[in-house]
Amino acid sequence: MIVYYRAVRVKDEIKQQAIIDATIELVNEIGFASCSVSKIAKRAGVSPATLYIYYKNKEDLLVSTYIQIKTTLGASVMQEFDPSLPVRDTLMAVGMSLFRHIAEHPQLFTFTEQFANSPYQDLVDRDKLEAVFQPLLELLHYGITQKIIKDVPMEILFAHLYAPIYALVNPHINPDFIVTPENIEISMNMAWDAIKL
Amino acid sequence: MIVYYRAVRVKDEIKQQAIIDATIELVNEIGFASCSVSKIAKRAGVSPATLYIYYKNKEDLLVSTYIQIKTTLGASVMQEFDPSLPVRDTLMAVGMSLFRHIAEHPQLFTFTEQFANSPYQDLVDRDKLEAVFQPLLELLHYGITQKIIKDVPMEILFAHLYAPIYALVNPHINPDFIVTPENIEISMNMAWDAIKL
Amino acid sequence: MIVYYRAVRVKDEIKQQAIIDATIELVNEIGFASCSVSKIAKRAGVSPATLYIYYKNKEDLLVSTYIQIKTTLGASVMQEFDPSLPVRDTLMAVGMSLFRHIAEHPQLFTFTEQFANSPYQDLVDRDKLEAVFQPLLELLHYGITQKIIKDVPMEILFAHLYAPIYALVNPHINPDFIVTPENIEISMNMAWDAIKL
Amino acid sequence: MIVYYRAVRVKDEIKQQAIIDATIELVNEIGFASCSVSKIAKRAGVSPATLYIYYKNKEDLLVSTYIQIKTTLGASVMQEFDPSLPVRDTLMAVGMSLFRHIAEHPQLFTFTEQFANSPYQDLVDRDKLEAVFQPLLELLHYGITQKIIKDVPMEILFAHLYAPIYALVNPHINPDFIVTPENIEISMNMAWDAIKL
DNA sequence: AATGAATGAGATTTCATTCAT
DNA sequence: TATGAATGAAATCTCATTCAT
Repeated sequence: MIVYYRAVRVKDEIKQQAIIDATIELVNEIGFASCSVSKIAKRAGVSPATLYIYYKNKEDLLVSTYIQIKTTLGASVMQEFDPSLPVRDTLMAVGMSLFRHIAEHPQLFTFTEQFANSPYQDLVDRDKLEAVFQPLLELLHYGITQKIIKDVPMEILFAHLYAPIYALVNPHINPDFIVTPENIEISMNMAWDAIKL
Repeated sequence: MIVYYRAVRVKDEIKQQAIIDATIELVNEIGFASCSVSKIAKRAGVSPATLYIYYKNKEDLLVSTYIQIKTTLGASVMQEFDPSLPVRDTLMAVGMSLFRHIAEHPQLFTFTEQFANSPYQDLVDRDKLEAVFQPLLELLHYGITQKIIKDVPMEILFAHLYAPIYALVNPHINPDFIVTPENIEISMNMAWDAIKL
Repeated sequence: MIVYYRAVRVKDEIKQQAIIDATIELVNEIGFASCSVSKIAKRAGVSPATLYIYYKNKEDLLVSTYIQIKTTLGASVMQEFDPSLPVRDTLMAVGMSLFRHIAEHPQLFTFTEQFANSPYQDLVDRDKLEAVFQPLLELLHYGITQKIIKDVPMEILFAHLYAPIYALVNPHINPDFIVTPENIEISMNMAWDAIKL
Repeated sequence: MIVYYRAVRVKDEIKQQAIIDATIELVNEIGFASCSVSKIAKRAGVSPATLYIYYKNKEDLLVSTYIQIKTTLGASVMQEFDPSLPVRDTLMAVGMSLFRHIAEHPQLFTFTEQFANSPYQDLVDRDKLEAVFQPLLELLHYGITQKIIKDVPMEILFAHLYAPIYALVNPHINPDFIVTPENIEISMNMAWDAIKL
C-alpha cells in the first residue's frame, strides 16, 4: 500500500522521447518550416498542452532534439578515436564512422541539416557541443608538428576532412548518391590526400 | 505607342526586381522562416496584392528568386572557364571564382542556403540549373581519361572540389573564418590534392 | 471612371467605431476579464484578423477605447466651465454635469471603471488625459487665495469634490441608488460644504 | 486520537491560509488578470490539485479571500466604534481607523480593489459583509434625528464619509498621495463638514 | 489528503491570399 | 495595373480543471 501511494504518476520518459521521435519524423516528412506544435503533438499521440509539460516552448523542444542528436552522434563517432594508432588511421576511422552513422540514421541527419539552417540554430552552445571533438583537434595539431599534415588553419583542415562527407550524404545535394563501403573509402582517402603534407 | 508600351514594361521590371531584392534583404535580416508576404511587400514598397500580379504565389516568388541567384552565380563562375588552359588551372580558376563570388555577395549566399533547406527546394528543376556546369563535368571526365584526375564517381569529385568552399564561407559552420586570397588559394590547392591522381 | 478608380476601399471609420462600440458593449455584458478579441470581433461583425488592421493589438484597442471615452467625458463636462461665474457656481455646475454625463452613459462609465482596475491602466498617459481639467485646478487655486476654499492639498479637494459622485453612480457600490436631480444637488451641496472655508 | 485529529486539522488550516496568502501576494505582483491557479499553487507550495481540496474552484478561492479580507477589515475598523462618545467623535474615529488600516495593509487593499472590478464581485453576499457596519448606520440615523447630521439618503452620507478615503489611498487615482496623520485628519474633518447639519 | 501529469477549450496573433475598386 | 481592406485558417501557448496513483 505504501508502494501504491508512492507511485504517483511520474514524468514519463517514454512519452518525452515519443515527442522527440515525432518531431524528427515530421521534420523528415513535411520539412522543418511546416512543423507545428499541434502536428508534432498529434503525431506523438499527446495533447499540444502536454508537450508544454516536457518542454518550455517550441524552441526548447527543437533545440533539445538537436542537442540530443548531436551529442549521440559525437559520442558514437568518437568511440573510434584511438590515439595509439597512426594519425592517418585515426582520422580515417573517425571519418568512416561518421559516414556510416549518418547513412544508418538518415532521419537524424535530415533533422540536423534543417535545424542548422533555421533561426533556432543561434540558440545552441556550439562550443559545448563540439567539445567532444577536442581530441580530434589535438590530433591534427600533433600531425602538423610531426610534419604529417599541412600547416594551415584548423577550419580549412576540418572543411576538407568532413564537408565532402556531409555533401555526399545530403540527399538534397546528391539525391542519387549511395553510401557504399567502397565510396566511403574512396572519399576518405581523397580527404587524406587533401590534408596530408 | 510602342514607346508608351515599352515604358510601362520597364517600370514593371523595376518593380519586379524590387520585390526580389526585398525578399533577399529580408531573408538576410529576419530569416527565411519569418519572411511573410506582407513584410516583403512592405519592404519592396508595394501592396501585397501587387506582388500577386508578378508572382503566382509566395512559392513562385521564392523559387524565382532562387533561380535568379543560382543562374547569375553559375554564369559568373563559368566565365572563368577556359578549356584552352591545363585542367588544373581551369578547375582552380573556377573554384577561386566561386569563392570570390560568394564572399562578395554574402546576402545571396545566405538566401540560397536557407532556401536549400526549405520545403521549397523540391520545386526547383536542379538539372536545368546545373546545366551550366556541364563543361566542368566534361573537363573532369577528360581529366580522368588523361590520368590526371582520380577515376572515381563524379559526385565524389565535386564534393571534394566544392563542398569545402561552401563549408568555409558558411557563417553558421565557420563564424570566424575570413575569406582572404591566401585562404582561398590554400583551400583550392588542397582540393586539387584530393582529386588529382 | 476616374472617380471609380480613386475610390479604393478605404479604412472604414464606421467599422473602426463599430469595433469600439462592440468592446464597450461586451465589457458591460460579460466583464472586462472575459472579453476576448474573438468575442469582440464577432460582436462587431468582423473577423478577428480585421481587428488587427485597425488596432495594433488587444491592448491598443482597449487603451484607445478608454482614451476616447475619457476625452469625450472631459470635453463634455468642461463645457460647463464658465470662469465668469462665482467659484462655487462653477464647481457645482461641473460636478452636476459630471453626474449627468455618467448617468446618461452608464455603459461608458462601466467600461472606464473596469479599465482603471486592469493591468492596461498603466499604459495611459494620465497627465495628457487630465490636462483638460487644468482650468478646474486653477479655479481651486484661486478659491484658496480668495479664502473661499480650504487651503489643503489639491488631491484632497478633488477627492471630496468628485469621489462621492463616482461612488454614488457606481452600481457595484450603490446598486440601488437612483440619480435624480434632487440627489445630484444634495450631493454637490455637501461636496461644497466639505471644501469651502 | 483526539490529539492526532487536531494535529491534522491544524496542518490543514496552515496550508489553506498559505493558499490565500499566495493569492494576495500574486495579485499584488502580477495583477488579478494574470493570476492563474497554477501560479497560485506554485507560490503556495502545493499542487494545483491540492488547491481543489480546499476550494471548490478558482472562483471559490477568490471569493473566500475577498470575504476574509473584508471581514477582517470590518471587524478591525469597528473596534473603534464607541457609542458612548459624541456622534462626530465616533464617525471620525472609525474613518481614521479605516484610513490607517488601509495604509497599513496596502496588499489587502490592492486585492479588494481588483476583486471589486472583476466578474467575481457579483458572487458576494454584500448584505452579509456589510452587516458589521450596522451600528454605523444606526448612529447616522440617530445623528439625523438629533439634527446633527443632514437628513439625506444614507448612501449619500456614506459616499461623502468614506469615498474620499478610498480615492485618496488608491494609488491608481492618486499615485503620489502619502497618507500622513495630518492628511487623514484634514480629510476626515472635511468629510464631517460635508455631512454635518 | 495529496499530487504531478494530462488535457480540451480557448486565448492572442499572423499568415497567404482574395476582393472591390 | 495597382491597391488597402478583409479574412479563414492556422500558429503558439495558457488556462481551469480532472485523473490516476
